[in-house]
Amino acid sequence: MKIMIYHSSMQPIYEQIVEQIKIQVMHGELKCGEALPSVRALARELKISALTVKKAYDCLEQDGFVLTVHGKGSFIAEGNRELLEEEWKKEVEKALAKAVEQGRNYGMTDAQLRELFEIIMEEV
Amino acid sequence: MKIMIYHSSMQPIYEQIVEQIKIQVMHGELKCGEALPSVRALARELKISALTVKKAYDCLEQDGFVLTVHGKGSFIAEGNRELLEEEWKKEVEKALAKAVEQGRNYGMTDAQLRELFEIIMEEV
Amino acid sequence: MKIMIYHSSMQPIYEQIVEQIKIQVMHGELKCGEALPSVRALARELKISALTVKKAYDCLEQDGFVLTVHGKGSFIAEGNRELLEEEWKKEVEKALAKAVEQGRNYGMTDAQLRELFEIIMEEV
Amino acid sequence: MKIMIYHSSMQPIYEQIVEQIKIQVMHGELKCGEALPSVRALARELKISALTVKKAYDCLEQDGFVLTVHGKGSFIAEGNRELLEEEWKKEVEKALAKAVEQGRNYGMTDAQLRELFEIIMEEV
DNA sequence: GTGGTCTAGACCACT
DNA sequence: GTGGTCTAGACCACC
Repeated sequence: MKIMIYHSSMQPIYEQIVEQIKIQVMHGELKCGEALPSVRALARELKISALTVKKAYDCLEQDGFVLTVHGKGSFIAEGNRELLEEEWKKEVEKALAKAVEQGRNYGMTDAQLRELFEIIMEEV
Repeated sequence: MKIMIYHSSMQPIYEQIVEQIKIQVMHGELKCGEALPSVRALARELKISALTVKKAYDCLEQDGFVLTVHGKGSFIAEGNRELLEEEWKKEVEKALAKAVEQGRNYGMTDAQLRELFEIIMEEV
Repeated sequence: MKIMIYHSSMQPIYEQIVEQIKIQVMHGELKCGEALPSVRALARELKISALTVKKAYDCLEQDGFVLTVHGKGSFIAEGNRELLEEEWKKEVEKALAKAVEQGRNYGMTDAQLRELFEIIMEEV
Repeated sequence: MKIMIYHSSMQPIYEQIVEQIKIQVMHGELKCGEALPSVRALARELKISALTVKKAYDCLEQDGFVLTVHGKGSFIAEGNRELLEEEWKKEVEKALAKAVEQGRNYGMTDAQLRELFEIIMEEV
């Protein structure tokens, strides 16, 4: 499993881990039932504290994406892709709505917003 | 000057103040040279710590939107609307780009993104 | 606020704190909006690590019983008594059902179970 | 011998084994002197580690319900039914007492507790 | 002052 | 080996 940590980011390390694992589940790179690296192994690999990894796994379990079995390890939970899709769709919607609201606050016309959106669609 | 503080928001109070003052400058409700309330007066009005208001004014001054004259008070700086416009445009662009990137990560097609964008343009 | 910690208990310290605070909310000893002791203060008082107290407060916030405001402290959340009542009722029901099931497994008759229950009702 | 393991249960696997063997002794499905499956055989059957089965048998032996003879295997010990009955009775009593205490903590009246108990007696 | 995050160890129970 | 909990420090951002 590939996880990239940016220590300089303002985003907490444990959130970075949570997010990247969620993305990998969405993309099918991590499949249901598959084992995650052990807390200690991932901590060693990323050169961070085991507690930080554990906090990430706890978040994932709390959200129902991961199932942790004492003494055995942590595993991708069953059938969460629909849930994840819904969650993600709402986030995209929220992000777009926030951007549009900001643009309106700043005084942009609808035409300007649409133009900017199209430019971004091509660039990104 | 009207400032609304949401203590329950995740956004720091000082940022809420900075943002609302910037919006009021953009909308022309605050004009160049106009005096801002004193740090202590605004703190009393909003029932928050004077240090928090001071931090907000410091941010505004650092960005060049406000000019503080020792012993006299803080005033809206001259000719910042163009600067502000640029800054804001970049923020909207960044917000839109982030939303689009999230959508792509989640696997949305361009058509789906455009549809969602249009829905939001009409709703917001 | 009175919290009793039993280091010798098998129950984690943070759970002991969570439980006792929930009980005090139920009994009205802690009222909506009331401030909890700061993480560090309670840690000092109970002579445990601040992280342990924080974990307890995190659990309470996650369940919606407490609202934490950055830089200000943690407070009892509004209107959770009905939620708490429901939660608690289910727990009692579960505990009773488990006890009855155990008794049946062991071969006790309904009469024996009722007799035992009455004895306990008078003793406890 | 039939043992059902629930990996998703919060109860340790070795305790699940101990409990189910005790129940089968109580119900007379396992009789005094009868041989238990070998540690390795049961481990293979349940697809768990032999160490886990060993721990379960150790617990049973420590409590005096099972007698392990080196090189021959493990056997149900003689005359433990009375002991088992007593132990079980205490467990049921403890479980009931805990439930009643929880109910009292939550503020339930004796009448409410009795009503709930009767409902559960009929349902379970 | 407050909470939010992180570290580098430790001990325990379960597999 | 695994995860679950705990300690005693640290630095940061916010009030």
